[in-house]
Amino acid sequence: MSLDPAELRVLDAAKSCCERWGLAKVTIEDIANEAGVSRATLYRMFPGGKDVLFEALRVRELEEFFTRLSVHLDGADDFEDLLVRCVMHATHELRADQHLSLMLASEPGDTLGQLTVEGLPRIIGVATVFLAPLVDGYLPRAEGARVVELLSRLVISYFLAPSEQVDLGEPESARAFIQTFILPAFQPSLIRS
Amino acid sequence: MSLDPAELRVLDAAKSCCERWGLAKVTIEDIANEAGVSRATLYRMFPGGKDVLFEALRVRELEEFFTRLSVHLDGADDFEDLLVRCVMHATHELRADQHLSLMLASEPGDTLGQLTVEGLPRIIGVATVFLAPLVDGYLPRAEGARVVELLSRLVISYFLAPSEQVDLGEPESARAFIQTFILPAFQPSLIRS
DNA sequence: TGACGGTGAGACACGAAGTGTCTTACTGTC
DNA sequence: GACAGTAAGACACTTCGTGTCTCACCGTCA
Repeated sequence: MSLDPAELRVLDAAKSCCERWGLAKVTIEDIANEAGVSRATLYRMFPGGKDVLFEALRVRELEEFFTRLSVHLDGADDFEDLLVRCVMHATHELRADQHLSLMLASEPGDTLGQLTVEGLPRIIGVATVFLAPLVDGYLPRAEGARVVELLSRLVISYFLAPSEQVDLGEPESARAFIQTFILPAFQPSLIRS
Repeated sequence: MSLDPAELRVLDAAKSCCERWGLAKVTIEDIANEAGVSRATLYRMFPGGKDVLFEALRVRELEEFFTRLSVHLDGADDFEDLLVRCVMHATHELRADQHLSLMLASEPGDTLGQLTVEGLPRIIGVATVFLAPLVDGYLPRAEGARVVELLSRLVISYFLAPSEQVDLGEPESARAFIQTFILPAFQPSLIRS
């Protein structure tokens, strides 16, 4: 994708400026200064300005998120184990994400929007791209996409509003949840591998 | 002075907005919203807008600073002890001031200006007003003002750039410093009380 | 050496946002 | 029922951010 070190600097600058001042208060110039590039260069890299820049930042963050997540999914024993690991480590990642918690604290409206409304389709899209290869061994493509979408929505929901009943960060709780609510729906069509 | 609870709310709002976004990014409207007053009211309270408002905030912070400091100066045994307590507790106050450390971190330029250039005369002024009554017992008024000014400058300097030689937050070090550099200058005219 | 791609710096017009003032209507108090 | 203080919003004015463009500069490669 984008290997240009200057672009990475700009994205890093956008991230840290965003943490310091919030999306609403940041200007293109702030980011350009922080990144040590001129405004002209920034517009050359991200034609469209702030919107495009922050879109790119969200995509990068999302891809990093799933890259980190993938590490924990490698040795999965079976379909159930794969799903349990998915929700568990995704939950851990979310809870450990400092940038996310800063954004949720300082600008809850926009951040929630990105997690639950405008941004959700992209989250599900990226999740599907990253997780499809892993689920493919167990389920037909369309079914896999369905379960990835469902789990994405659930992980986000339980992260934002923790439940008394379920803690998707806990192995036993996550396993029980998957066994009860997810697996039954797909049982008949399961493929062993 | 100003006992109006709404004014206090506005000053508190200015302080917290300032910590969140920095002086440069805050707007009058942000502060009015945070304080729960209308913009019109805010201009009525502080005619002149942002400048006047933040001036008032600095004055309040400064007076609170010296009010807290005064608590530690009551039982001073003698002139030396008074000066030692002054520099020591002032240093402690400065080091413990979260607002100050936030401001120094997020907007070092403006904050340093307030501590060392534009704001210094006021700091010295308020320090003199607060400390003069305590020093009066030992020194003539003019001499007292001189020593208060000198110590103000020194405490700020050692706070901003700690020394290897001297730690004005430590009782022994502060005492040695006062004995070596301050008392000799005033010894001849000392008045016991 | 000269062409070339990429960059910083700055000018520019435009639009958005903040400012400071004012008027109006509302609310609670005496 | 007069009064003081306030919220809300209109208003003109100014500042600031934006997006685009031009130009000068610099290192690279031919």
